[in-house]
Amino acid sequence: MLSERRLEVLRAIVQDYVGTEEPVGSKALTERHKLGVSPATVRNDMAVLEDEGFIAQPHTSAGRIPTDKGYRLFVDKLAGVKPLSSPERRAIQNFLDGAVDLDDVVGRTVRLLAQLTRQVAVVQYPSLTRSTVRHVELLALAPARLMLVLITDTGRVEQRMIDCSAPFGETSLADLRARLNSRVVGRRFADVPQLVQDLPDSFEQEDRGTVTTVLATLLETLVEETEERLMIGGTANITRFGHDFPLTIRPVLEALEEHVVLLKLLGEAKDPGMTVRIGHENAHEGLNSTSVVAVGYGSGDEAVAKLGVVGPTRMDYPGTMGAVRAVARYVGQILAES
Amino acid sequence: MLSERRLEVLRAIVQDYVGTEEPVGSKALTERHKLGVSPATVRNDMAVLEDEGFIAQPHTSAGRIPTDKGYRLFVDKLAGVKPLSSPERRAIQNFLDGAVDLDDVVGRTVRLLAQLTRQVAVVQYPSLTRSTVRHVELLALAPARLMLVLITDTGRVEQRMIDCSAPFGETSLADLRARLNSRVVGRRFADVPQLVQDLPDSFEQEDRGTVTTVLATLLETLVEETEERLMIGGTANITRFGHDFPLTIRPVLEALEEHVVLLKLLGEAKDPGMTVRIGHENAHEGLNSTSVVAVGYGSGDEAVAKLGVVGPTRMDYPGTMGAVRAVARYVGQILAES
DNA sequence: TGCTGGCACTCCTCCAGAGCGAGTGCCAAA
DNA sequence: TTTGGCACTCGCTCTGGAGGAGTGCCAGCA
Repeated sequence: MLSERRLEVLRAIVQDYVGTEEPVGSKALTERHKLGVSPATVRNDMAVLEDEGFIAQPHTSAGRIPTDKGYRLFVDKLAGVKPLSSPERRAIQNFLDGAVDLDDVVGRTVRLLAQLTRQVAVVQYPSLTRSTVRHVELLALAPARLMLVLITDTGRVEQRMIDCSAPFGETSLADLRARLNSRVVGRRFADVPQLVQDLPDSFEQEDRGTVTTVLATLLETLVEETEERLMIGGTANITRFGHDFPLTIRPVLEALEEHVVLLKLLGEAKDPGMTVRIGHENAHEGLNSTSVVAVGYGSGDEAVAKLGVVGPTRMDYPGTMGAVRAVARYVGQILAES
Repeated sequence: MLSERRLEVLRAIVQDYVGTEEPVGSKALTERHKLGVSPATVRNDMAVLEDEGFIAQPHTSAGRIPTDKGYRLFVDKLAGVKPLSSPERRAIQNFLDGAVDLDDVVGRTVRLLAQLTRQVAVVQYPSLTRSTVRHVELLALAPARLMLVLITDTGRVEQRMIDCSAPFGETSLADLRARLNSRVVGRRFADVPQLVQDLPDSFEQEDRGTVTTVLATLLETLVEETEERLMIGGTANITRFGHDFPLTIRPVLEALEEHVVLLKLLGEAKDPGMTVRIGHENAHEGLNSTSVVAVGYGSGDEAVAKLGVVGPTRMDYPGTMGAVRAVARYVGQILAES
């Protein structure tokens, strides 16, 4: 086990390296931090930390930089979550309060996160599966053409065109609309399938086909659109990620374009706490030199979606975690209000 | 006026530079192109071209590279639009045909453009102002809370919450819904304001306030949401833009994040032909070292939106223009079908 | 008048070597 | 266990020289 002081040395190395972006040496450390020991002692400690794999030298006779393992220890044991200043909190609230609809909320959130952390922000739209139905609307655009509109409690709206084999009367339509709503409004998406299962049976023979089609489309919307949407912002911040350019940022940009990858990334975040994935802990290869900080957010006690940031492994973890957590909370509040 | 041969020299310089990314000298030119004259003659021509500002030397004793003015001449006079190969055309059609809804069409288009041109693609969603109303729906979510849903002929759906001061009866709601639709369905958005102007007058005194609120929200949606949406793809391709990295790409990424800037950029594209803005011709400073190729697309004879790509000034103009034009055409077809 | 070959000149790029200095590892002493 | 001392390593930077690509100019020729 590492002694108290050695942990302190590791913390100092991480902090300095995050600040300066340059390998940090023993002398500089003793000057900038009150460790109470001489450079020589620090050197010994560093040798141990290096043996254990927490820090590394880019080359002989250079300072040390933290390894992924070093950051991991730092995040787990040495660093807290830095709360935001109250002006920052107020700014967040003001900024988010101005949102007019769901798109706007997500858009503002992503910009806010990017600005606060100076990194790339990723915000997932509130998930369909975990939310509840606020309303289902059926419109006849033409005699045999319907539009299905689904409104969720989080303000999300999905629509689908439905071509029917046979014309569907206005009365039947109103009937179906009413029955559908009475069954599913306020219910969770996951429960909808079994709630509407027997609905076709209660209709006239001639309408049964159309009703079945409508229900099939509804269920399809629930399933297919569980393939979530997300929004990205602050991509310009990747220029801050490192100096060895083309090679580093290329794969990151590519990963950011693949929303599937990002969703998986966020998906790994466990609900209650915050998830931090450092460097090679990220499954996706292109993100091996980045860290991801993600957390769930929701209108109630349960998370309906995730948000987070992607940044260089040498990021300010306490600050980033603080910002991510704070933003998640406020977004949750906003969603609960609307 | 420049002689035929000098134009030919310029064309050769542009082509070689676009291919190699390196300043091209007189000797290399005569070797790679059948100009029928000696390097010395080419040197003289180059001196003239440089005097006129079409090419420049990065430093003495280096080859020449085209200036923005040189590219401009190349695009205007020397290069055509390179049509796509028929396998490419088929691939486009197949890829776009698989789209299920508007989001999907735009998403596929942007990916397609990025892949074909290996540059950053920008696609604007079909504009509200130029399209027509397919349907307006009003739902009562609560006694004094309505939802307005607007469906366009291009498949776009906009929704807005409306809080009413007084409860609004189901009968009045159905009435308003019916009257609204009978007036605006099939009409252009621009015409809606005057079409609904006198609508409140035909309602009972007690409902008049709510009707006015609803109409105001509707008009607001038309105006505010004319602030268009767009989608971007292929950002990873900016790594191809140049070698002097952080400085070049930073402002480009920033510009790409500001959708307002991009919309303005696309907005400058005139309807019928293609617009090419080269380097400093772009109003936005961050895009001074990029070129933008944009064109309108639409379901009918008129353009409902624009799409285009952003790339380095040293891009393959004929090829890019060909791809942009072809994609715009196919997207137009797809929209017309749905 | 326009094209061509020749030639001197410029100036970037690459490479090797030297000096510098930050930082280390080890050791002997406190 | 900590500390000061000291030799050593090795990347960074600067310098100078060789090489070479490319130019501009000039005189000759069609």
